[in-house]
Amino acid sequence: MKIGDVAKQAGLDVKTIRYYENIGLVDSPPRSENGYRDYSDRGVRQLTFLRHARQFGFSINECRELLALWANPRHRSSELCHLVAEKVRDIDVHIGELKSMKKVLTELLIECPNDNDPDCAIITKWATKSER
Amino acid sequence: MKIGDVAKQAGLDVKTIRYYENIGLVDSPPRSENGYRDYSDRGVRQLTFLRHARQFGFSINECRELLALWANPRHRSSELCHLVAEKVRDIDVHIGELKSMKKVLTELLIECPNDNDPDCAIITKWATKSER
DNA sequence: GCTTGACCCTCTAGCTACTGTAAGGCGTAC
DNA sequence: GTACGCCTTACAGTAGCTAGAGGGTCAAGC
Repeated sequence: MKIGDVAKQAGLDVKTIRYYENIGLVDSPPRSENGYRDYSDRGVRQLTFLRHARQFGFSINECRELLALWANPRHRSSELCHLVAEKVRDIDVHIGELKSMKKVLTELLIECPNDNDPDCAIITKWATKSER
Repeated sequence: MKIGDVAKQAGLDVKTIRYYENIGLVDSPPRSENGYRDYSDRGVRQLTFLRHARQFGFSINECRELLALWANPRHRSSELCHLVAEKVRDIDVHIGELKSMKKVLTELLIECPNDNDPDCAIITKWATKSER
């Protein structure tokens, strides 16, 4: 299968697939006579797996770990579950940060006159050292 | 005031301050005889403002807009409020995305045996085309 | 007078995860 | 034969810093 078809199947951009190959994230597929990449089913599955992992917030380096487990027929389910559980915790932390950002900004908006005057709580508060 | 002191006051790294100057985000301060940057109170306030804006998720380019308003004595409070309100909406969208990621991952964890077996819902699901 | 250490300076390269562009070759349909 | 889409490589650019090289400045202590 050629790279364009793989891209459609896996839901990735052609450029992205070549990039993943370049950085050694996925195996280089064999080439046909004309030099085109010729993907096996396994290659397509690998890239599809990758798309999902990236979509769920795993970094390229985390994906390397995931792919290593994926490729190892003796991997244990708990290893993968562990990595996924960790990612869920990361996401929770991130959500918490965003929520507190939102809270502070919302409070500022309430204090602000929101009119034609130049006076603005945001301007004055942010220009001084305070934490909010 | 020298850059190191400014860094402490504004809560930024020395390197970051020089970087902001390099990309034209903040004004270049005058230099003392020995070539050191010599910051005015206004410069310190500008950088402190920036730290807050960055902390609350405004991109460098958004910060350019914010700083332009900040520097303009005839700015209207509503202009700044508008940008902040927009940012709050961005944050909300981001939180929503993270929550849906978390949901899918959590459901996968429940389905997974989490034991010593190589069978794993994550492995098989992610290697196929489906959206989850 | 000399050393030490904490500052300051510029410049370059690296990070993540792509995306865009240039310049060209291949494959097929009209 | 030519138009068009797909394929190839290679290099540059994006955001927002961060690290490092290689050097200058300044004040204190011996």
